[in-house]
Amino acid sequence: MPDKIMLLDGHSLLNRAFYGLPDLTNADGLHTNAVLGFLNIMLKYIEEEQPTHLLVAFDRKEPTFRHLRYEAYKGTRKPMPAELHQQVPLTKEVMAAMEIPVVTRAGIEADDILGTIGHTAEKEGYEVVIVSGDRDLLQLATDHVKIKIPKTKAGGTVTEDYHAADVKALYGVTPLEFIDMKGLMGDPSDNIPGVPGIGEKTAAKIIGTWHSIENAYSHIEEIKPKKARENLETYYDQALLSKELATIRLDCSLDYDFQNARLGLLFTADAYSLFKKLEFKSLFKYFEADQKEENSLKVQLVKDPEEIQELLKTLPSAGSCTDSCPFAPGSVSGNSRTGLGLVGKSGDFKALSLTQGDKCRVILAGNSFSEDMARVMIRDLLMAGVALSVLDYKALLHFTEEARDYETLIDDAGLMAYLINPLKSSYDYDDLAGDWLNMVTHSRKELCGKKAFSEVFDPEDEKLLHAAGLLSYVPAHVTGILKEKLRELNMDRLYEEIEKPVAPTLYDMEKYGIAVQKDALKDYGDQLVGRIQELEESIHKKAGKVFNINSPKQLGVILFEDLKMPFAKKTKTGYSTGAEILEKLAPDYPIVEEILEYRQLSKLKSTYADGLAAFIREDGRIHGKFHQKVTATGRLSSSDPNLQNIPIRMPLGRAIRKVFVPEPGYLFISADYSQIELRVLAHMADDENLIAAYQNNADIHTATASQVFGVPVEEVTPLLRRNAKAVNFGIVYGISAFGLSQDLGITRKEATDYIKKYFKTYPGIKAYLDGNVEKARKTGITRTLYGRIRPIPELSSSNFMTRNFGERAAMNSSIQGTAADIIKIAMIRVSRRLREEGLASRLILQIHDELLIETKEEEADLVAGILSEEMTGAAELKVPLIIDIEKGYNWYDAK
DNA sequence: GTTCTCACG
DNA sequence: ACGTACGTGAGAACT
Repeated sequence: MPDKIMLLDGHSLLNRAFYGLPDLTNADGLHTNAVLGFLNIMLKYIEEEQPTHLLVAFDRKEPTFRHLRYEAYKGTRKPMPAELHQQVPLTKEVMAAMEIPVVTRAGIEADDILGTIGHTAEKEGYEVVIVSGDRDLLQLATDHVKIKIPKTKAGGTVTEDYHAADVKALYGVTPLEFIDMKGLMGDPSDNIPGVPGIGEKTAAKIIGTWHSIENAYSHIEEIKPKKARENLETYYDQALLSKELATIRLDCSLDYDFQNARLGLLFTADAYSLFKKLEFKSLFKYFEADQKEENSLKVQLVKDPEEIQELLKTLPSAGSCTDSCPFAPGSVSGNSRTGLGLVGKSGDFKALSLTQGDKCRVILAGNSFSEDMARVMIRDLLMAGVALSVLDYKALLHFTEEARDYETLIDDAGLMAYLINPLKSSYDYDDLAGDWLNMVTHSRKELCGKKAFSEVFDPEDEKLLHAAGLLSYVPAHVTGILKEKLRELNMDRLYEEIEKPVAPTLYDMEKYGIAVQKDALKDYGDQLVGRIQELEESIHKKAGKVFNINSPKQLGVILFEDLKMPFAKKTKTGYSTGAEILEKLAPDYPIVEEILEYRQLSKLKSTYADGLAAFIREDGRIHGKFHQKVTATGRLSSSDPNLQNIPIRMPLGRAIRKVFVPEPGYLFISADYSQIELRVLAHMADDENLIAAYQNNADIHTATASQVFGVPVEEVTPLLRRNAKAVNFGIVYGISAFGLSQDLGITRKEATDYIKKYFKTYPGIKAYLDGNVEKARKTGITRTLYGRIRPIPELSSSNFMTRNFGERAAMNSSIQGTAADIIKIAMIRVSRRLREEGLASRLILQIHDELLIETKEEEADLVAGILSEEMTGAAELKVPLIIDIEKGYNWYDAK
């Protein structure tokens, strides 16, 4: 096997990676997406090609000699966005750490470096692989020089490999002739003028026939298209110059010996610490285990009966603790806390993880340590006043409900980390370890894949034992740091008074669940099936063929090709067939009407009828989950199933709410805030006009219409009111003329006019929204009334679209977030009242601005009063908070 | 695993 | 000229 050298085109690959990956940043705000993408491509190709040598070539900034020879050099090349520009030196740093040579030469283009080294290596008998996103490099292909071009295609990267023969096959010219082709075609992106009027097709034909520009010129009379002939004649000199510009040099004097580029270890200690800084977690797997700090953590496995007994004796237990006890509340401070973690859930308990100071133990479940013993142990610790830190308080409550009585002793590190940065996708032990302890660990995902930790847990497996230890070690050590950070950010009260106390309320909601009439749900589904089949038949008949209506791809072809409907296009993969487009077509095409109905029904069937049925438990109830660490704004989210998106807008969908029922002897009370977001906005913006409207208890959309459109309240037509309502929504979303025009089906100009009038009517709103964006631009974050932050990194983007999005998010976040804070306060207050007054009623759902309570019939009036008091009293704003209350024996009626 | 579509506030 | 409303989760199709 000959040696094989792989040459990377640095800028070209970075560019590819930058536009192929979403904008990633590390904790310091460093943009890293291009570097990561570059590394992924590089590693993939190392794996694929198994080169013995590897190096990267970069351009220098200065224009290079090839371009200087073209006088009209004007630099039409777009400047690199700042986010990408930053990543060039970073990439070089990474290359240095991985001991991969970076070759740059003043005045020499990367192409020429690649060409020269490739050519030299080939002469010395190497196999050569050149990797670039740029097709210009194809001229370098030979039988021993392969060009690899990565393309981002529908998610993954697809690679095109070219030897000389492949170039010939694709373009009909040899790699060298490819240069002449380019001399004719030109390349605007590379400032190569070419010959006007000659494009790829003509160039390929001319060079395919005469093989070079010079030879073609000597046969100038024979050149076919008249225009090409004339232009070649006129621009012959420019063609030759273009050819020269397009020619990659094979003979630069580089003074570089590529023997030095022998592939080494790559995953060095330096690379490791750099990746850690850049948060390239997906690359950690390439490093040897002994480079990860987690191995310096000693996890003690406690499994023998005697050991367990002994440990239990040494732990502080209820009543045993005196002032001198090392775990007394007073002595727990700073970073040293007791961490607690669980492997497995109630009913499937595998081990308990306990960290005190640096001592980390994993106590294995078994005969001498049962689930109940674990519960007793936790209770004893709490009763002894030991402050416990966990990753997820709600999960702890699912294991021992008793822990709710010791809320002041418990800290939830996950919640704290979420408040500090709500944009992360996960707050697991590995995330916190990396973000706050500077540790790299094997992630839960890496170890378990999609399975639960308890399923794969094996105490004999060192990695798994470590992970179990980290479940308590991480919260124990991160809590002090996070507490301090929360104080710094002024969010300690938000944590103590809102975020942490809401967790037990969510636990209750998950525990109680909501009863669903299984049979009625089944009937509902069956009723849908009948109609769905009718529609399916009719649609297939009208289309003239049988196809899958649920496939946007097939549907698009049927509608826009077979049936030739207008308004086609959109999306990269095919035609857009969203409801928006279909509704435009519906009046003219009965089949579209049916497709829309079919879509609606099959959604109801699959997601709701069948989907919900799958979640009904033995107790006849659905116990959905509520997540507290998901949204960017501070809202809750719901899953398994999502109980926050049960249909209500359309009558048929709404009917499904009839199957949600209270248990016998109970009824539902629902209470929803009236326009809480607009009221929050009125308060925060301190806009006189809007505040006055609310204080007068006006119909806000009518009042807005009257003021914006300048008509008396009595003369506000339903249409005007509808328009005003849309504007009000738009304001909350971070208004844009385009969005509003889409929503109302009006022109952008009209929408702009509405917005202008709106801001004239409510100048305080305009000032507030602008100020919000301005502040966010300066600080990088937005804040709610209660101090909750949301970082908006998009605001510093150089991309117009991205930055625009950031501006809208900045306008929306403090409004949506403040509303979310208020509802959380209301939830805490309502559930506290229910508990304190010893009522059997319970809060079972939250749908962003609505609370659903399952109340005992005889408590109904009392509970309605509590809801009213606590929800309207949750915040003291400059405008009243109003709620609407409904009662019913199913969710449909209680709304 | 990603894309499209659609359910909710 | 760009190509969009803000915030979520789920199912089906397709890669």
